[in-house]
Amino acid sequence: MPEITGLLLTKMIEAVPQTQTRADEAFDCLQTAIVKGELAPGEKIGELELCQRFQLTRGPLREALGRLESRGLLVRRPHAGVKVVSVSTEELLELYRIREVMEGLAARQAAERMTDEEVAGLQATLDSHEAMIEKAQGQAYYQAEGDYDFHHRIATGSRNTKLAQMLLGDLYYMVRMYRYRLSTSAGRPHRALGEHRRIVEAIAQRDGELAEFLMKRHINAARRNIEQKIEEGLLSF
Amino acid sequence: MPEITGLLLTKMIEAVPQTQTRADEAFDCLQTAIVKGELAPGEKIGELELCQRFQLTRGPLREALGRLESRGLLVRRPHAGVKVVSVSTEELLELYRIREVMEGLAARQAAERMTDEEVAGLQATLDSHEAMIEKAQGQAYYQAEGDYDFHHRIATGSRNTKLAQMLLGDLYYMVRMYRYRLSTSAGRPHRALGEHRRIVEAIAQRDGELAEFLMKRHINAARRNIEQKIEEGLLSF
DNA sequence: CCTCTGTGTTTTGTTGACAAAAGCAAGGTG
DNA sequence: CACCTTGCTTTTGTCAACAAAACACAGAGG
Repeated sequence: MPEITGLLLTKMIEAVPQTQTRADEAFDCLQTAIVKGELAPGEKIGELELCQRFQLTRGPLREALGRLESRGLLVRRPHAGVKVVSVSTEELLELYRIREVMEGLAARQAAERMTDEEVAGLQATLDSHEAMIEKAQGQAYYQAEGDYDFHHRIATGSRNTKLAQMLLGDLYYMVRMYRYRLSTSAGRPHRALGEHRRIVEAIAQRDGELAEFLMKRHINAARRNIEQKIEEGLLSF
Repeated sequence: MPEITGLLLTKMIEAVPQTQTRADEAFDCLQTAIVKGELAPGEKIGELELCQRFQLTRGPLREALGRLESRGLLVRRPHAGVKVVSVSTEELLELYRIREVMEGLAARQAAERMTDEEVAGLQATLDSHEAMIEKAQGQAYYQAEGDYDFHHRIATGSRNTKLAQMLLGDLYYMVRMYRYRLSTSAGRPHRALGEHRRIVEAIAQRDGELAEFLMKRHINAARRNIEQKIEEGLLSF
């Protein structure tokens, strides 16, 4: 069909949105900076400081700041500046309570709605995670990223737009803020992988109820793991 | 203590944030306009049009637009303008699935954490709702507002900051978008009130598990109510 | 010695103008 | 006759200057 070549080319060019807009850029930069801890929680940061740091002007920055604030990563008092939100340990645990019910729902809906290809992809993901854990013995980084990947796939697989949006856009970023200073405990990666496998099995069998139950228990275990580390005094907040 | 009079006055003056900032103002205006349906879903709206409509300039407007977009009430394509999000009936029902699990959690935590005063306030709220329903026979508006009030109190009573933020800041506004064109069916206000009463009873008895169960069933019933109306073809989307 | 007040400075909020990209329409071409 | 191209218009994205509010410091008074 040579007659649609022009149209296809136009679409292909459009399909590569290299740098969207300056505000989006700023938003991404700020978000990753906050998540990676480059901007310390509770730190009061000036606008001009951010401008020269990320090489942009105040207009787009301000728009990005608004978005971050509305997502709860920043708090802003009028005429007093913005500061990175500092989440207490209690609030972190509350985050996991929310994840428990929301990801439980996601797992159930994923079991009902994922395509067979998506389920296969999920299993492949787990295989690669297993290989990573074997290879990088103890390096929790891969596990954390892999865990994120797993939950990401299930959230999108739920076919619930708003649910995925809330999980991927709000909760995960806040949780990941702590992943960077919260090393997963020794034996947990293997245990987590086993839990992931059972969840995927339930999804593959289209057993939504079981998938929900297993997912809730999985996140519950992760929460208790953190709780335990807090009691051991291994955390510095 | 006359020596602290000045301080108290300052705090009291501060405690009345008359008009915060222009961007906040714009955000509120836009949000209520969207919720009330003054800006039709799917409608493409220009910035200058909004500026003269709400009497503000493009700077603050843009910031507000960014916030709205990040909350999912608007969609924005670079250089192509913004348009109000149009939620399909399927997505509305998905919203109720999310509410089911999240408000279930909220009810459970509220049962565990609300003060006795808050529980008393909740019961008083229900009494006033009952009076309203009796008086304004069939006027669903009061019921909708009352229902919102009820769920609002439980969300804040959960003492789960992020949970309350997500419910009050994200979900409720989207749900309320439809409340304005979705009249509750005839007998439902009374039934809903009864369900509310039982939830409050469970909370008063500090039975978190029961409160969660009842809340989930309550929202489930509301969802099925909508589902039924859709099947009856009473909705125009 | 502490507290309150007043001024100066910094930082935020806002505004208007400028530049760039997308949509639209008309004309040319296969 | 249909399609692509090209230029114009509108609208969005960006920038830099202006105004206002809050913080900090210093000085005076109790």
